[in-house]
Amino acid sequence: MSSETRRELNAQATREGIILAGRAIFGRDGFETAALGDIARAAKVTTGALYHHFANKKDLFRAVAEHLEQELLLRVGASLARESEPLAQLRAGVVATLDLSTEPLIARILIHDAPSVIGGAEWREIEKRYAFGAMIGILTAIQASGTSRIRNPELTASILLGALLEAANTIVFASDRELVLEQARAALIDTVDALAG
Amino acid sequence: MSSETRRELNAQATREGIILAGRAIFGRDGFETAALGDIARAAKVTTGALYHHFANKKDLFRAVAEHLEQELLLRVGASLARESEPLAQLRAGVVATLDLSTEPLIARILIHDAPSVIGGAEWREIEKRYAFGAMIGILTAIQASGTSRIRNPELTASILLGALLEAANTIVFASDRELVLEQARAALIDTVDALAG
DNA sequence: CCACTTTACATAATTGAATTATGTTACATA
DNA sequence: TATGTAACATAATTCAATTATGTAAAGTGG
Repeated sequence: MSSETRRELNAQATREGIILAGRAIFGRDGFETAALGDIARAAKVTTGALYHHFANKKDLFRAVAEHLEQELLLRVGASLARESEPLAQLRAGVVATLDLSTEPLIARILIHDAPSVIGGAEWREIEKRYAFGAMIGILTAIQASGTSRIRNPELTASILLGALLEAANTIVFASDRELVLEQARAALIDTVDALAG
Repeated sequence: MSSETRRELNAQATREGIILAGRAIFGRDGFETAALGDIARAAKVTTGALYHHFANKKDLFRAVAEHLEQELLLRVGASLARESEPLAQLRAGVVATLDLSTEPLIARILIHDAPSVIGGAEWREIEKRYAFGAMIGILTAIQASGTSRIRNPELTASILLGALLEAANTIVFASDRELVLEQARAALIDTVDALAG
């Protein structure tokens, strides 16, 4: 596929190292507080190298966010694979995403910062290529089966995603996280059934 | 109530002028792009005056956001006043909030920027003092009537709010806004009934 | 294997907006 | 009317993002 020359391999490695370092620093400090100097130092390169690989801070953040989205898609996909019926897959996917959304790195980077840093329209397009896109796919399949009230799969997916992200946010700040998590799972399953059942 | 001296009246007026200007500039440019110099110029003061009244950019933004939240609460409250049953009030409030959330100023400042600029925990506390708090109140009333499946009013409010905010976001970027708005209203009423009915 | 070009990366300079420090003037209070 | 104080203006500072420039290792063509 790609030429795989020594130079390109090295470059790819430092690029990935910068993304990994960005993931850690952005996750710990948040986008605005995080300093590119810190990220460069953590990746053991200079800011010059960083700017060779990424146009600017936001561009690096986007790469980090996409990296996390990929990982999220894989992990949610694993929970999904156990189900065969689309509606069961949807329920499983929503619950799995809820669980992962309380992890600090995902909460901070994907939920808290990404929408405002990358911007509504562009971030939405990115999400469509990962877990959010998968959810639209499942909803479209359910719609095609003709047995549900779904009219607009993308809208339904948005509503479900918004519901679960805010639920995750509530869980994160709750004192009795386990209890609220359990309540949220139940409420989200009810919501799925109401909108797609 | 307050001494109302001439000085204090003037100061209060410029303070409000700065908030009004901030509302316009933050609404147009977004938090990070907006320049305090522009806001000061629009308010016909210098940045010195601005820093006399607000600790920093974020502090001014918080004041602007609260100003908008107050207005939102009043406008939603007006729609709500027509209903007497709590469940009907909830439906009306959710739909009214959905409609208002597609307005550019509200979408940009309250939905897009405020959560990330002010920060999850603090922003949540502020919201509780306005429309979000009112929603929790209605849900608590419904719960008290004993006829619903509500277990955790704050969690339920979060889920409903998240659902309607993402729906608003989808509407804003949709090509056929009117159609999607109508679909969203229906879907959100279904969600309300599923969670609080 | 030797000139020559690329390009990954380092180092050094610039910028621009937020913040801080320091006046200055108008109002209040005695 | 003197004098303190708070509202606001002007000037200086800072600090991280970005940009400009330098260097050396790796590829390439002859």
